[in-house]
Amino acid sequence: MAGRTKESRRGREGRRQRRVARRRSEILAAAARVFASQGYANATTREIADEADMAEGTLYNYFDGKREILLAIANEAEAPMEAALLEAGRMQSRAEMIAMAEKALDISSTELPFTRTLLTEAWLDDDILQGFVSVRLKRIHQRLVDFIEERIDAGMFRAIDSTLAAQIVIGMFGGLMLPALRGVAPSPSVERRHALAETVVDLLLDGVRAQEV
Amino acid sequence: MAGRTKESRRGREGRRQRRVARRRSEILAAAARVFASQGYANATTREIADEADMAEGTLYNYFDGKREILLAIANEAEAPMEAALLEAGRMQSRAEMIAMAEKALDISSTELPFTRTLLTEAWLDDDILQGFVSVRLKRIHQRLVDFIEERIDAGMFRAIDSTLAAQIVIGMFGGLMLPALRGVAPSPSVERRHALAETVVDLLLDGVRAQEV
Amino acid sequence: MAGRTKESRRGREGRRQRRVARRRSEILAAAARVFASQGYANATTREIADEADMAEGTLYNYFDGKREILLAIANEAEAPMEAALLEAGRMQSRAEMIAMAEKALDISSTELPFTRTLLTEAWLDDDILQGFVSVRLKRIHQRLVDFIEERIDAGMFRAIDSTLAAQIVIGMFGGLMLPALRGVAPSPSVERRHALAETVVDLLLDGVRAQEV
Amino acid sequence: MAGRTKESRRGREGRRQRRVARRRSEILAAAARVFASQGYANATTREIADEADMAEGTLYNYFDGKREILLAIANEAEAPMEAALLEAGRMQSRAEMIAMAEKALDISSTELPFTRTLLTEAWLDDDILQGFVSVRLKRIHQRLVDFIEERIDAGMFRAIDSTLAAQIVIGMFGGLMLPALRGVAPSPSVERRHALAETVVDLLLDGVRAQEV
DNA sequence: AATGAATGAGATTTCATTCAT
DNA sequence: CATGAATGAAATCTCATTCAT
Repeated sequence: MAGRTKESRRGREGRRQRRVARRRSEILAAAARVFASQGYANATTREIADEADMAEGTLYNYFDGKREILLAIANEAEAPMEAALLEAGRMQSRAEMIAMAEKALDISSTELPFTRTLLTEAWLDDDILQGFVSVRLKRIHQRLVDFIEERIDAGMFRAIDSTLAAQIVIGMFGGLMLPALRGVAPSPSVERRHALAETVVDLLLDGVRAQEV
Repeated sequence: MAGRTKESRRGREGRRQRRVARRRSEILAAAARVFASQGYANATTREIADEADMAEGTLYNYFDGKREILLAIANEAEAPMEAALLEAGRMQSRAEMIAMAEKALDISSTELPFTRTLLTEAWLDDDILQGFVSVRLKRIHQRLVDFIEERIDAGMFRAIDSTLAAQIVIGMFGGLMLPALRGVAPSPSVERRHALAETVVDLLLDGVRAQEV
Repeated sequence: MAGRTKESRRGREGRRQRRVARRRSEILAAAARVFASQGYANATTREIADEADMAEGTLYNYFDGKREILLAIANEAEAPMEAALLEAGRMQSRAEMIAMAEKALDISSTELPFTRTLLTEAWLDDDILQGFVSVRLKRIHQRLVDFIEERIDAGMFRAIDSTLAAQIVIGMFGGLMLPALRGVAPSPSVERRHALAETVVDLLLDGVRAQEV
Repeated sequence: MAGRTKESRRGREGRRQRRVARRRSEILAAAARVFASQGYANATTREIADEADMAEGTLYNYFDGKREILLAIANEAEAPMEAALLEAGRMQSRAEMIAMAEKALDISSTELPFTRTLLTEAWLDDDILQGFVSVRLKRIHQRLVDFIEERIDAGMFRAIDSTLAAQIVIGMFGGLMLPALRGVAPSPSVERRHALAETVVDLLLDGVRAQEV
């Protein structure tokens, strides 16, 4: 009997937690869309609530305020480029690098508002910058530096400034994703992504110069 | 008599116009600094007026409002990359390309707030501003495409997707300027700029791969 | 059958009424503590519910709202001074008066939040004032007036303005209880209360002036 | 010339300061009236602004917020009882004490809302209490203690507990002023004040007990 | 009968803009 | 022209109350 009561309590509590988690996610997704389209400062809690289809007050049952919603987005968002690089390991072939580049270029359309919001706000807001760019981007940058230096040591890459090169590589990817992140172009299709990845890897490996035979 | 009056009028009028122009510039510079440090939406007219060392009301004698100040900044700002490319002509040698890259990387510290403001605000969907940036960036992009295609045709460059390549090149430069634009690093010195330019041009021309002899 | 049903109904009904009464008391006590510490306007129903260890909604099964809880407190609260005076009868000796004063100064720590809440809100809220002060204090005042006039008639007291004197006497007691009511001092101990009572009665009877022998 | 300019500047600046001071006073007076009638917590900035006959925003040109208005009131308000006691000196005769009591009982009708507001809020708000009661009332209390002890030493007063006595005296005055402070009775007229002062002083000096001849 | 999430009216505060001086 | 006080619309956030479970 006691056991049954306990179980049902656990069951109810678990359901409650799941409902709360779901609600928080709904709010974050709605907020990310609103922030993405007009920026954090221009967005109103009213708009967020409307987008999430609930009353303004309800937001405050799940978050302490507008700012905390933004910070929660910063923690929630995934960095596909980072994930891609983490498994980068010691791939060698052009094909392997292309596969990795493809992954790095993949931002699902649900994640896009989150990423866009973060990029926008990290630009101005030092808290976001610290939690997002200064941590995440630095990790990506460092991984790229390691990647490049290993290959320089192995005689595969020329002896270039690895720090600068890593920065430039990040920029190359940024340049490709910009239109999608900006919201002016749709997320590239799988095929398109493959083409982009091929181009960026080839450019990176051999540059634009016609190879002298 | 009439002549003198006319002349003095013209003289007075010219002085007045110059004073007005000077005042507008002061306001724009002050506003750009404020916008650059906290974004357009967070900036207050009070802060702009303080930064420009005048009363709030005075702003309205020169601009129709906060918004118009932002738009004026958009018109005033120069795009060094664009300027650099305009004279890009048909340079051929690595040295010439490096010189051009150096110019593209040059943003004077006075211009920096303007550029930073524009990048920040253009990122958000803003009909008017988007016009400026997309027009400008598109012009740069197009010029890069032409530049690349010319060289492909001339057999100097490999046959690559010129549109994508141009996008990537813009990204490369962006990656290098980002820290300065973000405000976390000082504008690079002349020497540093030369080093950056060399690296980016070499990478662009020959890639990272060790050249097989 | 019918009888049994009736009886069991009455029994059940009685249990129910007692449970309801108990619940209402719990709520009132909790609310009085909360009101006493931060005032009616600053207190939230959430806090009251927490203090009473129940959900917010439950409050509304027993009271029509926050306001009604306050009004119920006003009716529930006892006035020790009033009680003391009611039995004041026609005591004569100094010892008897001291005993009465002691009773008047006695506010149990459970009653204290109620009294404190009432004093706070009656000060501002005319409804509370009417139900509490204007009725209860007036009763106390009147009783004091009677008490004094009887003794004036009996030649025991000097011929003073009985109305004013009563008002002053109430003030004297108020002055003594203020620190405890304010919450800055603990309720006085039995011994302390006796000392206070002696002082106030002596002062009241003979004043501060050294008695000329 | 320079002098004239300087003077006119000083003149203008002085005028400005006076205007600001006047405006602040207007706001404080309006706020004190509103707070006095319904308490700080129930008062809205809208009501204060209406009472002061200005827009809500204007309040914020002179005070940082609602709370700061309350604190400013606490600093502005005068304590007539304190002032009276300060010059209490070593008065001896009954007549002198009555004169002092009269002063202590004098609260002009402009000051009344301030005092009432303070008493209300000091009861709940520890900041106000510190600035007002704990400082001001303690000063008054201490002065009364000194006053009483001097006279006990001089053999004029009986040997009573001076601390308690002082507390009781404050209560006596409080009891007399309560109706006016509560707002249920008008401020007493000069004549009435004299009668009150006589009664309280006589009671204090000789008590209620008929003097044995 | 108990719960507590949802609600939305209303409070405080900010700030671009106006306008009398 | 310059000034800066006044304005009030709009934004964020609170909380008493309701109601589905």
